[in-house]
Amino acid sequence: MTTPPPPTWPGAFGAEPRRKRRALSRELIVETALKIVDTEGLDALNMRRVAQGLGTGAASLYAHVANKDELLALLLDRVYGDLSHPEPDPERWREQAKEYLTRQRDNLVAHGDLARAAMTQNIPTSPGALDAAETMLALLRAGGLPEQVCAYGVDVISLYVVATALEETSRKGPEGAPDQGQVDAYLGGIRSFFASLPPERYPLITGMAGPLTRNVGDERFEFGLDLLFDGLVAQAGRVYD
Amino acid sequence: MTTPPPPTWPGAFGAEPRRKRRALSRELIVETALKIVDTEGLDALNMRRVAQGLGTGAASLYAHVANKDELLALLLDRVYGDLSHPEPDPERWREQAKEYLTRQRDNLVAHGDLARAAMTQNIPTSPGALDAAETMLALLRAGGLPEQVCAYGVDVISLYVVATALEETSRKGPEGAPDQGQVDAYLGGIRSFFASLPPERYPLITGMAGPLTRNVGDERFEFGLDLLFDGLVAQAGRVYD
DNA sequence: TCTACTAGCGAACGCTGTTCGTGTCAACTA
DNA sequence: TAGTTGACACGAACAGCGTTCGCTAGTAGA
Repeated sequence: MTTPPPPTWPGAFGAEPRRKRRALSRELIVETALKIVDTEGLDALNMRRVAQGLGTGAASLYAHVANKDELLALLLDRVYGDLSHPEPDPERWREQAKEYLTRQRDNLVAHGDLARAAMTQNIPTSPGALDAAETMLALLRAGGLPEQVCAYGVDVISLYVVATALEETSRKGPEGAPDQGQVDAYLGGIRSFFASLPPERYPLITGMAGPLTRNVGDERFEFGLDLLFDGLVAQAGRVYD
Repeated sequence: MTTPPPPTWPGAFGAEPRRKRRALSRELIVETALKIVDTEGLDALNMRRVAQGLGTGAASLYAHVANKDELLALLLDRVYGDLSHPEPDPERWREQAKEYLTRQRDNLVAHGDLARAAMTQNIPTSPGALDAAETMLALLRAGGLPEQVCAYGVDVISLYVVATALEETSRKGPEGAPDQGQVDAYLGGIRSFFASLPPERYPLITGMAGPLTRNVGDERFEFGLDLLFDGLVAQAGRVYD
């Protein structure tokens, strides 16, 4: 039986600057790791590879980073931290939220399949992820939604964004931004697979192979966001003990 | 550059039964692996461990299973296959869908953190997952929703179910079903962490620590489902080229 | 009974995350 | 300026992983 450790964020919220001697530092490690994820994908990220990028050995990293999990958490926080946060305007909170979440997804997609790492850490405890959650809460509250709906809603929404980013990036090789031709080829493969299934068992999947694999710009992503916001507004009247 | 392989499902849809000699078979391997996941968690699942459970060596498994990824896919399909599928009734498609999805989630949760494996295979290609998708499509169509809304919607919904199951199971140790006390302890830890954050930077998170970590039965899960269905109905009028 | 084929399987390969013990340099003290 | 000290760097190794190789052995068909 493993009791989950209390969430902490080492060296944040009043951290002491570490004295450096030979240029190796936590920031440098994160930077190097991010470059590897961007160019070679998450699977290519291992401690030796990062160390090699810094001209040293893997063991040296452990002086600055507890383990690979912490490194991944730092990477995610670094990516989340790249976002600017809108000032909530009750008149147009929905557009603000859509714009913000779209940037959040683009930001994730821009860093290869890093979203896969975000998928496992379901509850945000890093500063960057907390900032994102705070921003979304502010936008939802600006929309006049009740507390509990905002609380539940922010969970569903951030889940959707990360999962969509993951879906987007897993449709291609691990290198850089998703190439439209590659995505089309992948989805085309899925489409013909769906269409080739036995129609007597899967009448709807075979019949709807086209709509199921439709990929027109951000339409799919925006559909999900509109769906979520409409749903949230519809749930606004719900009461909780 | 890695072109994704065309989706196949080895030995399904008209498969030939494999002749067995010493009792080792694909089904036995899947069964043993599932037992390990159930009792020791997904992280404890490795080829040597499965082989040991069958009184043999890891190499023997590769005669029946291409690799670990295929084994995971088989596990998931096995779990999805445990579900019975409702006959869509246009009068109560929503209740049917909620009931079906709840069973689907319970089914996943019952098998430890296997949901984590489901998270990465985003597009269903196994018979069991295809059955689930077909069922959901039928229910949504019974609700009178347009084709494209159903197509996009089934994606979002199955994503939500898997992610929720994952969230549920990752809140505890890897053994068996989630224990209420353990979940409460975990969420209590998160709650005090949220409450202990600097209020000037995170006024909403600190102020809403309670609602954010609320966990009353299936309320959270059902909230998400209601939200999704309300959103789908609201999107019903949308037109696509 | 003999032969051919195939599933079973021990051993090994290359990879991973992580730790240990030692080396080494920078900064403080006298 | 010379000596000391302690934190950092790092090569080497460990334990574990997925997977492959090539031999063994048992069964089905002639």
